[in-house]
Amino acid sequence: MRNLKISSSLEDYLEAIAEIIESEKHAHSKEIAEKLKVSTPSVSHALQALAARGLIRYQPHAPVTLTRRGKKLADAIRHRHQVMKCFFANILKLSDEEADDFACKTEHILTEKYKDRFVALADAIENREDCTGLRKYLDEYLPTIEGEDSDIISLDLLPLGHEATVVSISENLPGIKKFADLGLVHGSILQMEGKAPFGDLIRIRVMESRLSMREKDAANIWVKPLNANANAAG
Amino acid sequence: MRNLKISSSLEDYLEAIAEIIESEKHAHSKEIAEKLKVSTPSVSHALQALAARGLIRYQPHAPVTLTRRGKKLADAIRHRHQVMKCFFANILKLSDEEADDFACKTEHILTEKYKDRFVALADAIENREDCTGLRKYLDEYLPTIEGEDSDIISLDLLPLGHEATVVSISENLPGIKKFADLGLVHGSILQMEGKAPFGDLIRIRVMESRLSMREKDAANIWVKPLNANANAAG
DNA sequence: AGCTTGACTTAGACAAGTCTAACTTTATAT
DNA sequence: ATATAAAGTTAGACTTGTCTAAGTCAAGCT
Ligand SMILES: [Mn+2]
Ligand SMILES: [Mn+2]
Ligand SMILES: [Mn+2]
Ligand SMILES: [Mn+2]
Repeated sequence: MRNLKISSSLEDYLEAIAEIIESEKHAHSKEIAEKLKVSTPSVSHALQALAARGLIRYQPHAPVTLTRRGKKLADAIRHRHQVMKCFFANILKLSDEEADDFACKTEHILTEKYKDRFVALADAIENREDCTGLRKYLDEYLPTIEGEDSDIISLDLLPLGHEATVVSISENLPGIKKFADLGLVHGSILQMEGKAPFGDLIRIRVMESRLSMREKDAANIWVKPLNANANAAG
Repeated sequence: MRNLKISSSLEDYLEAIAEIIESEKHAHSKEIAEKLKVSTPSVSHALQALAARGLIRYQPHAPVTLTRRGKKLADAIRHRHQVMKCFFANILKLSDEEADDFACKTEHILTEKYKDRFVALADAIENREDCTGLRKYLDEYLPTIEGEDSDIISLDLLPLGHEATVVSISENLPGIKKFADLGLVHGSILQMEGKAPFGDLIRIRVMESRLSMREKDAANIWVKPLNANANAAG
């Protein structure tokens, strides 16, 4: 007997295949790769895994088709996706794209039972007559909840070796003028060069200068890390 | 060095470490292993990864401690866990254990923004005065939803002559409005009346009306067969 | 001090999933 | 028919996360 449970990754491949077959009749590797934003060798690899589990019919260089089991599983996944997308869009008031993205993550951890409860909840909120007040409230209030730009951290949390842009400096920072003279101002790029393991001192590089400050003072400086690939010592 | 974003697995280790430190002061490998149900070598491996990312202080054979960054991240994860656990338990009426399990999965894909919206929704449902009816309904109805029937299929797979309830209709369905007018909506009962052997057309009966659609379009409609009579062989 | 024992780490295997580079197959255009 | 281009596969590297087996460390007990 074959395995009934497959990985999130394979679920996404299966889902993509089903959707492509539906809209274009033939599912080609390249399209799957584009849809999932992976390389074609990754697709070949996944197709072999799906074929080994009896979910698709796969012959090299021919478009894939879904077996009956594959179709059924793909439909279940797509249904979870669709149900959650509706919940996120209609109840939580996420944008269409956000709802879609988030649904495509939840679909892999959602069981039938939980899905059904989400459906029932959404259904009640949307259709019960005594919920007009709630609906109005959700409509008006939820869209105002915006996520913080959570990339921004205080300088003392910047990992060793990482670079970051200075987003803002609190005027509480002792010696702010002196630091500004050395180039530490809004918009400048700095790198965390050293952290004393016990001590309170950190060492950073800004432009051509290097400077040290107390770790707790560094909490007054907010930075946005640049894409994480700095050359790190250590 | 490393990315600021860590894997689900490392998030779980970090979460476990924070909880152990809180309840026992010292986080030992063996306890982490027991809590997460993994082997101690897996723990050693994970601890090295967390240390390399500056999230814990780790020296072989000594209990680990959280760095400031590690504590902050652990707290964020635990908060997401807690918030979702409350939602699943109090709103969706899952058991404590189910809510906990499911929360520990969702915590890894939930952003701050989405978390805040779940909180606002739960808050409104639990506390608004005009929601007593909804609360009563959820209290009585949701616990009756038990999972794992899972015989939901897309309409194109419904065998000839079989009846089914419409579970959901994707908005991708072309002509969705026209079909809705004819009675094809969530909850309606339909019967598969005909399938063209080659052609793409299927014919169904809904209420008193009969209608046809392309087979591939029918894949946008999910139905639950009424009399479990379908042949299961793949 | 030396022995015993449990905790912890290291070493090495493996599976999944991704990539790039290089190759093969199929389709298209002379 | 042959050359070229596109699509697809294979090979092999790398990362993450898990395991078992085999060691090392440290603490407590003779
Ligand atoms: Mn999806
Ligand atoms: Mn997905
Ligand atoms: Mn958790
Ligand atoms: Mn978790």
